[in-house]
Parts: sequence; C-alpha cells; structure tokens
Amino acid sequence: MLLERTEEAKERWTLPWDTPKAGGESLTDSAQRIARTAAGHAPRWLEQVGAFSSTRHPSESQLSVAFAGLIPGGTSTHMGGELAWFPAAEVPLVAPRQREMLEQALRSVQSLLGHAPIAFRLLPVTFTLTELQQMYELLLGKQLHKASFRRALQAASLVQPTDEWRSEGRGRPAQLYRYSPRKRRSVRRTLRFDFVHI
Amino acid sequence: MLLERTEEAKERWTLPWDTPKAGGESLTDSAQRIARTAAGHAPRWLEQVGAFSSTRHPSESQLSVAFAGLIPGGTSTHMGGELAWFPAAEVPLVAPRQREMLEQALRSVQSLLGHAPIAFRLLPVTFTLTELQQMYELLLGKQLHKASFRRALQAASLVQPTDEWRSEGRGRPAQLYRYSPRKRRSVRRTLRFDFVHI
DNA sequence: TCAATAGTGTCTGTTAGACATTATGGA
DNA sequence: TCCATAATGTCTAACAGACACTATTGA
Repeated sequence: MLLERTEEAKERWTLPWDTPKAGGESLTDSAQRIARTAAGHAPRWLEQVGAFSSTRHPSESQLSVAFAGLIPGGTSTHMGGELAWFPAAEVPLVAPRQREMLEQALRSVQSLLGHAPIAFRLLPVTFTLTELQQMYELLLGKQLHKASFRRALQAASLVQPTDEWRSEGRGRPAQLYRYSPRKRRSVRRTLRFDFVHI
Repeated sequence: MLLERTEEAKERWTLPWDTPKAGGESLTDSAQRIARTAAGHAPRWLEQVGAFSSTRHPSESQLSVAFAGLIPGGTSTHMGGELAWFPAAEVPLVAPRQREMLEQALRSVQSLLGHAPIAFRLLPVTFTLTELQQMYELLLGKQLHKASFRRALQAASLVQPTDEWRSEGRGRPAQLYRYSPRKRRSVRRTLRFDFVHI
C-alpha cells in the first residue's frame, strides 16, 4: 500500500489524496490523477471503495471518497523519502478514518477478484499459470490449491495457451498463457449463509 | 423502491434526498434522517452504496452519496401523492445518475444478503421458513429451491424452532422460527471465476 | 542422476438441485 | 375424502481439496 509522509510530522503517514479540480472533475478522474501523481503510473485497475465521514476529520475536509488503485509490483518509481510502499500486513499507523479506508479497500478488491479480471490487468500479456496463481494469492493473502485453481480456470475458459514456454531456473519450463475469456458467466448456483453476525 | 415526485415536473420522480445538516452530521445520520422522513419509519437496514459524481448534476450538488435502506412491506405510511413505492422492475424514469444509484443499491443489497442478516431484520421476531424464503426470493428477484434453502439454513445454524405453529389457510401448519445464530463463519471454500468481462 | 518445478489423474467428502414421499391441516 | 402446504429423505452431478504421479528441464 502506497503512503506518503505527512507535512507536519515526518514520522506519520497518510494516504495520497487531493480535492477534485475546479471545473467539475469527476471522482474517477480525480482518483486517476492522484494515483498517477503518487505512483508515477496510471493504475491498471481503479475502483471506488466508498465515502467516509466522521466527526473527526484529519484534514479540513468533512467527506472523503476512497478509491483503490492497483499497480503491478516492480513498477515503483524513484520513491523519494516522501512516498513508500508497504505490505498490507505491515501498514504503519495512520489516522483512524484512513485505516478504515485501507481495510475496506482491501476487502473490496478481494471480493471483486472473483468477478473481474483484476489479476490479469496486473500481469503482462502472457504469463505462466504459476504467476497467475501467485497474483491471486498475493491479492487474497492466502495460499490456493494448485490443481483446484487450474481446474476452475479451465472451467471458466478464461485463458488460452500460447505456443511459448518459459524456463525459470531449475525445473520444467512453464507454458505461457494469455487472458482470452470465452464463456459468459456460468449458472451461479448456491446461496450461502455466511454471516458475520451483527 | 421509494420515490418522490419532483417539484418542477409532477410526472418525473426522484430519489428522496437531502444535504447533511450543518454541524457535522455524519453521512449515516443523514441517510437515517432522510429515510425516516421519506418512509415514515426508521429503516431496518441501512448501508452505503457509494459516491456518485458526473458532469451532469440534476440538482446543484456535485456529489451524491447513495444509501440503501430497507423497510418491511406493508410498513408504508399515508403515501400522499408525493411519494410512492415501486417494484424494482417497474421503476419509472429517473435521472441517469439516480438510475445508476438504484441499480447499484439493489446489487449491493443482494450481494450482502448472504453475509448479513438483512432478511431477518425485515421479518417479525418469529416467522415461518416459507416466509423467510420468500423474503430472500423477493430481495434476490429469483426463485430458490426449497430443500436446498432449508439445508443451507440448517447447516449455518441461523434459526431456532419455537414451539409455535401457524395455520395459513389450507395446508399443514408451518412451524415458527426465530433468528438465533450459533456458529461462526464456516471455512469458506472455493475461489470462483465468475467474470463479467470488461 | 538428482533436484526442482510444471502439469495432470484419481479419489473422496461435500453440496446443490431434482424428485419423490410423508405429514398434517382445512374444505 | 380430497387438496394444499409443510417438511424431509434419496439420488445424482458438480466440485473442492488431498495426494500422488508423470513430465521436463538445469545442475
């Protein structure tokens, strides 16, 4: 997660933020601009997380609209002392409202991951199935079962093999695939009762 | 869905809306107040849908934060000519941004339905399993399989039978149940690839 | 040959949907 | 008695996870 040092106390961090430009800049355009400025690149995926307000407002603004933007690893630019990437599990102390935004952003991305080609946007055009699985594991924060992952991928007809292979050090080379969805959404069975009791 | 007639053209409809009160009223508090005013009762469930902005702004405001509030059927108050409930499938023409809010509100409620006791909040303390299933079907807009519904409910340990039965016209009386969750969330298996291709 | 990784086949337990059957009241 | 609805048992297909096995490369 990309944070920047606060102006006041250099030991505290905040989310990159800004107010919309005058002249009716849309929320999405603002978020695009903020992401490009902070990360040095346009995000490969951008989605709104929600609007946040509370009595305590760290900046002078009453209302914050949070966006989650995703950028492939290794795309990092210079990263002066002002900006730094943190693993989701090691985010330093930020204001409570921002902490909430970060948590909800992660949940939002994770719940969309099964319904939108987020992971594919973060990979090169061709990739190995192991790379794809590792991307899902990184975003979900948990290990996945290899055979099940590939079976589900197969059933969804999301990727097509190319005729290229890639040798990665020791073992057998992996075939390269490209994102090439074929089927429309299958019949979604199942109503789950999977409650967080409130 | 609860709409009210516009001031200008009495044939057009809008979502009930307002701006937050001065003095730092939170978004949720504003939404509560708007819902109570429009529907005559506090909503049994209220959740934020998201923030919406676009170049075209029907009112003078640049930014709208939409909330979905749920109220049991038959709770309707007087309903003068200013306000009216519409089935989700028969919502009249509203401004494009509001149409988007309504659609996203419905999707938001439906996707939360499996993870939060929304349906139970809309039912009396005791209810029959058929009533519960019909509530789910109403909110999801589709029929559910009776045996599977009950099996899943059983597995989730969400309801407890009471010693009361209710005779509803012709057939065998139905046992009454109450919401009384026991288990915490089970192991969620499965990563689905269920894409809307973008 | 060995180590390491890719890729696949098989088995098993779980579950969703279809279908049928029993249970129990009112007309 | 007949009909309508509740409630449940059984069967089957789909599927997830575990495990093992084969395949193919570099060291």
